[in-house]
Parts: sequence; structure tokens; C-alpha cells
Amino acid sequence: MLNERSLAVHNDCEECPIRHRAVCARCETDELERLEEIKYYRKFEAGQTVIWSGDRMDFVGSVVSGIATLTQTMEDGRTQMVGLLLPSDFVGRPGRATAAYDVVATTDLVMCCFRRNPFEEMIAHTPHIAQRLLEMTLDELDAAREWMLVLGRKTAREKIASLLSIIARRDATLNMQGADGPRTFDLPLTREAMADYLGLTLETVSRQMSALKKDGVIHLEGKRHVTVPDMDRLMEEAGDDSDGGMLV
Amino acid sequence: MLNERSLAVHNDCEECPIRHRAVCARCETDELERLEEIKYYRKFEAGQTVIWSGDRMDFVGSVVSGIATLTQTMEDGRTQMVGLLLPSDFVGRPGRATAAYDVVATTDLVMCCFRRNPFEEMIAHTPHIAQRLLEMTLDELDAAREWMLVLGRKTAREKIASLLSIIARRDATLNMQGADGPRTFDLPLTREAMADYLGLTLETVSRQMSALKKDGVIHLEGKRHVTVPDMDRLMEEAGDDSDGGMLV
DNA sequence: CGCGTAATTGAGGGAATTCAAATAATGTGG
DNA sequence: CCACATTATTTGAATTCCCTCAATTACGCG
Repeated sequence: MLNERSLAVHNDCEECPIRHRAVCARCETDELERLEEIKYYRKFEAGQTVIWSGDRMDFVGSVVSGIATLTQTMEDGRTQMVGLLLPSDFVGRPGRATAAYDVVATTDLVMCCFRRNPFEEMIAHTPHIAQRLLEMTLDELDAAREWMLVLGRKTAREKIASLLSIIARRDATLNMQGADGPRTFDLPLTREAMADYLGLTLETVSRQMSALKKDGVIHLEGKRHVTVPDMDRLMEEAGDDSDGGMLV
Repeated sequence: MLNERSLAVHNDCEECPIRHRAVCARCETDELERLEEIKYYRKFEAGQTVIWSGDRMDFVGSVVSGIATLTQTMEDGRTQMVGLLLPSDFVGRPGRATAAYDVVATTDLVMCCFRRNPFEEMIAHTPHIAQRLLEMTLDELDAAREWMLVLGRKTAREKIASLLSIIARRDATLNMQGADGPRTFDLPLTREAMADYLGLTLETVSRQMSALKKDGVIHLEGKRHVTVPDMDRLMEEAGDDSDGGMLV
């Protein structure tokens, strides 16, 4: 296993792949310089736990690359994913010393972390950071509320279609695919993680994936590689407006 | 029906009942004075719609008194409540001109509204407001995530118990009842609204209310007046830790 | 190639829904 | 103040969708 110090793939914020989407997006050069003083990189392997709910948390940070999940667990083991953390997403809450959720790396993960106390100092004195963090938090709140509709009111088939369409759309944004035509992507989640996201069992997820495949809504190569021949069709299956029902 | 102008029950922020909990909580006197220039009160009767999803929204604001709901609706009519707005809660999103959800007054409602553009100006130049709004948004995000666990993983009985315990706890905060001993409160929601909150049908809500009553977890006088003889018992029924599992 | 993990598929059961009807609460006009 | 209409709630019966338990198949890796 590699030493953590050697894992800082880049140190210069200006060249950071999430420079313009993360919490630092609005920062000027001098503000970035101050951030660089309190930042450090951490790398996790797929499956590793970043932090356990209830543990002391002395940092906040951004996902630089890879995917992590935010989950809540009941005493009897029932698990609900409450967030999917993608590159540029923010982890942790200023003003809170304890993690409220389990954070687990789903793929290999690189995080840009800031020591919590100095970061809170910076928030108080750097409006650019506070404003960006507010904007990101409002976006997350919208996403959470969108997900409440999925969890509370959609059928298993619609839930799967909803998840697939979210992943497909995000992937299109990242890889700048055209708006129409078939889309192809790799599922970053196991069937079990999908189930935890959707409030289903992994068996139901598997069955509905098979059903969507049988009905030609998706094609599967292997278990994880998905092709969506017709995004509108998938959106219909998700129970969404064909116009996307986008908030922004 | 009364004229809206006559409904401003109070104009002075210093005497406002939500002065220390709303978005203006951290404001100094001079900041309040500027807020007073762009604020106006609006009153709604129980059942009235404050704004429809998709409509243009030229204001943001705080609930001063009464209760409102935030709901999302699918084309076929399935409805999911995504927020319950209590006194001091914030409505609207800075930077967004269109309402993302339906907002409906559940009881008679008084709102303190700010014209959106001047308010956005103020956010940019008044850190006290931006910081408070960030804090409130983070709290709402936590509440939404807590609710995702309820929606995704809890049984109907647990869902009802969860809702009752939330309302009971909030009521205790407002009315400063002791932490232990029986608690009494009025349900501010119809069975249908409860169902929309919990992702259930109103029949299931009714059945589970009856079951909790039969089992002595709650007592009912009329349909809306609830007594909880033992809060710990209710929390157990909700599937929560008896220590409350509180985040803050 | 064999082992462990991930995923699929099947059968049966159960929790919540749907459809339907009865009852209680609330409001309205005479 | 009461008969009536309307809405809210409860309760029942049948159905359905998803879960649980169980067995099998595919995949990835030493």
C-alpha cells in the first residue's frame, strides 16, 4: 500500500480538475493561496470507509475524483443511502465536529481536505466561499427533495429508471455527449448499493434491471455497462416529464 | 375577507416572534432596518396555495406563524411532501426566479416576505444573513436526509411513530414542556397530508393511528388531539435510538 | 481451475394498496 | 337549532407489489 504523502497527485489549485465546480469555485488567486495552506489530499481505495457516523471529524473537504456514498443505518442494520458524492461534491459540515453519516468510498477516491477550524475561519471572512457553499447546499437540498419523491411515491421499476437516468444525465454532462442519441456508461454502484439508494432489496433491483433489459429500455454488457438507446423512453419509465423536470 | 394591508400584525422586527430563529436571527439593528425596507407581510387562510410549482416567484420569506407544506406532484397526481414549514422556516431560493415546489398553507399563515432582488443584494453584502441562511439550509438538508431514511426503510407503523415524535418534540421545544412525562399536542395535518408526508395512503395512516392507539402508544381525543404517555415508547416504535439520535 | 463475491431467478408470504362502504365531524341554509 | 350536504376518517375485503428465503448462475481473481 502506498504512503499517503505520495498520493497528492497535484497540489496546485489552479490545475485542479474541480477548480470551477467545488467549494473554491468562486475564489480569487489570493483566496486560493490561503486555502492551499490548510489543504491536504487523502486517497482511499474502493470499499474503504472515509468516516463512520458519530466519529469525530476534524476536516471538511471535496471529492476530487471517484465516488463516495453517504449512508444512514438503523440499529437492526437497515441502511439508506442519503447522498451520492461525485467529484466536486462537499463532505462535512462547518460547525459540526461529529460525522452525521457513514461516508464510504465506492470507487478509488481522492479527496481534497481542509482542516475544519481554519476552514470555518475562512468561511467567516471569505464571502466567496460562503456563497458557493450556500449554493452547493441548496443544490443538494433540491436533490434530496427530488429523491424523497422517488423514495416515497415511485414503484420499483420507476425507481430504477430514475437512478439510471440521473447517472446517464450526469455522465453526459461530464463527458459532453450530445443531448440525444444513445448513451453509454458504467454503473458506479453494486446492486446492493442501488438498493440502499432506492429503498429496495437487491433482489428487486436485479429483477427490475432484468425487466428493463427485456423490454429494451436498456442494454447490458456484463453487469455494470449500460446503454440507453432512448433517453426519452427511460425518462418516461422514471415517471418524469419528458422535458426533464429540471430545476435549473 | 380582510384587506392584505390590514394584516400586518406587527411591523417592528425587534418585536417579531421569530426574530431570533429566522434568517434575520444574526442581524444587527442597522441590518434589520434595511430589511424592514424591503419586507412586507402576507397572510393566507388554511388551505390556500401560497405558490404553485413552476410559477414565477419574486419574493422569498419566512413563516411568521402557522404551518405550510412543500409538495411535489407527478403528472398522474401522486404527491410527496418534501418539507414542513414551521414558524421561522425560510421559503424560496435566492437566485431562482421560479418556484420548485407547491407551497400550501395548512393552517392560517402569516409570512414575512422580502422582494427577491433586493434580498439577493443584501445576501451578497450582509454576511450575517448569508451565514444564517447557510446554517438553516444545512439544517434542512439534515432533516431531508433523516426523512429519506424514514421514506426508504421504515414500516408504516414506524413512519407514523416517527412523524408523531417529530411533532411532539417540536411542540415541546415551542411550549417548553419538560423532557419527560406525557406530552399533548394537536396534529397540524390531515390524514391525507400525513400520508403525503410519509409516502403512504391515507387509509394506511388511519389504520396505523388506530393500531398505535389500541396498543396504548398514543391516546386520541377527537381526530387531531394526541397525547403521548411515554415518549421513549414512541421513539422505540419509530425505530430510533431512545437517546434521540439527535444531530445537534 | 477453483474459490469467493456479485448477481440472477424462483417460490411463497406479507405488508401496504386499492376499491368499497360505513361512520364521524363540519359546515350551510332554511 | 335542526335537516341536509360535504368532507374527513375509519374499517373491511381483496389484490398487488415487493420482500424473504433459497438455490442457481455468472463473474473476477488468486
